[in-house]
Amino acid sequence: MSEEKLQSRIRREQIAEAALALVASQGLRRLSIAAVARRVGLVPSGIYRHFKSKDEMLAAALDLLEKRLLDNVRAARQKTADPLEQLEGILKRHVRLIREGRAIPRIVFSDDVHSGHPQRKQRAQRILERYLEQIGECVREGQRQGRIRPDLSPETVGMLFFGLIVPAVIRWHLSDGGFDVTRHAKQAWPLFLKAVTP
Amino acid sequence: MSEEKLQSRIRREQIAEAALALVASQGLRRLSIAAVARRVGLVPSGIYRHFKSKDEMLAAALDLLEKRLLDNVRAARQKTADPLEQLEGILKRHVRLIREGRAIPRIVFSDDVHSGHPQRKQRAQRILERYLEQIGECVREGQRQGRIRPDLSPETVGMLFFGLIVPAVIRWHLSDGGFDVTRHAKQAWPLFLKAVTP
DNA sequence: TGTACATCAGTGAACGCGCGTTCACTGATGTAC
DNA sequence: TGTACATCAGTGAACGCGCGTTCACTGATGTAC
Repeated sequence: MSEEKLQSRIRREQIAEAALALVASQGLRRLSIAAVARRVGLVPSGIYRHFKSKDEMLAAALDLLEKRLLDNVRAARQKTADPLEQLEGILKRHVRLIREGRAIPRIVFSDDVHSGHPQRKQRAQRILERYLEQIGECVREGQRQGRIRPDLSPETVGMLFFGLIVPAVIRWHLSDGGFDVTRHAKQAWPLFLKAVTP
Repeated sequence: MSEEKLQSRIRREQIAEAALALVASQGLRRLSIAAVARRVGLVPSGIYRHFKSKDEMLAAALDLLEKRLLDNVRAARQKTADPLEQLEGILKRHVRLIREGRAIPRIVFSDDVHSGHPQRKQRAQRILERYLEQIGECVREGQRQGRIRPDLSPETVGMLFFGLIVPAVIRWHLSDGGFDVTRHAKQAWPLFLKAVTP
């Protein structure tokens, strides 16, 4: 263990990041104070200089997760004015994230992260809702421009879009990366388009 | 604790069922030998008369899960000769299962059940693949009958179908049953049809 | 520029709880005679 | 039909491990004088 001292704010971020990475790569079950400490080069009790409890640490990790997920969506939306292209961009970015092993979405979907803890569950729910809200806005914009069928509820379309990603994440994860997410996205995207365009 | 004696085979099933129910309703984190024992009216150590370890017990629960999931699919397929109706039937049954609180699919998708244990992960993968295989057969039959676009890969269509269910399960679960799965299925199904029919 | 002091990130030993697991024992059930 | 015995599901006490958490202590860093 290095005895190097770091400023508190920097350490907090570092720890939250390490926790997030651990959950993303191994699931919440493997998330222990000891594992996080090891990852940032501290002794387990050292974590408590920066977080009151494991729970608080996890909360910080979820904050980070939300930020990354929504930044990702916002970045994709700013790249083009065409809502359909925006959605396609979001899909591509998610695929990239998955393939890089940083299966961020996996966490939000995992009933593991929130099972039991009502607050954590609510937190995950809010993240998911904000995400779907963003998708919904793309859809509404698409409807305004006449590129998406006006008779569809944006929420349903959002869920359908979500449905392009989640099953792929699951299979990718179960197959230890053997499932070809990119290929799936390429084949599923036109189907999505056919379903939602006039 | 009742001291009533039961035949070993019956107890095994009873225990596996209790374990499955517990995982389905509370997630794997809440699955403890003690909780299962309580549910079947035994003392914790009593479980060990019927299973060598917690792991073996979980394996039995997964066997049960697979059986139920596939029985469900088979039953839906036998009800009609029309492949599209078969798929719609499967969807409806899943919705019913979810709404009854017995969110079976949730388990297969949960990275929690397998995270770490390679065998368990493989087991979950096999279950999912068998499930998708069944869906794939529906699709192929539909293509033979000209009801589904012949240019689509059955696997992709299967994943799309899977994508109708999973996100709904997630939202339903995160919202503690507040999300209207039935309504979502009703609205999403025609979109699926539009995507895959000629 | 050098010294004294306060601050605080990091350490390591220790504790306690939950939980899976073991084991010697019990007592109900079914079978052999 | 009744008695002796084997079988085996169920019990409860005890153990040990992992892990979150506490706490007194250390020693590096920055500031005041």
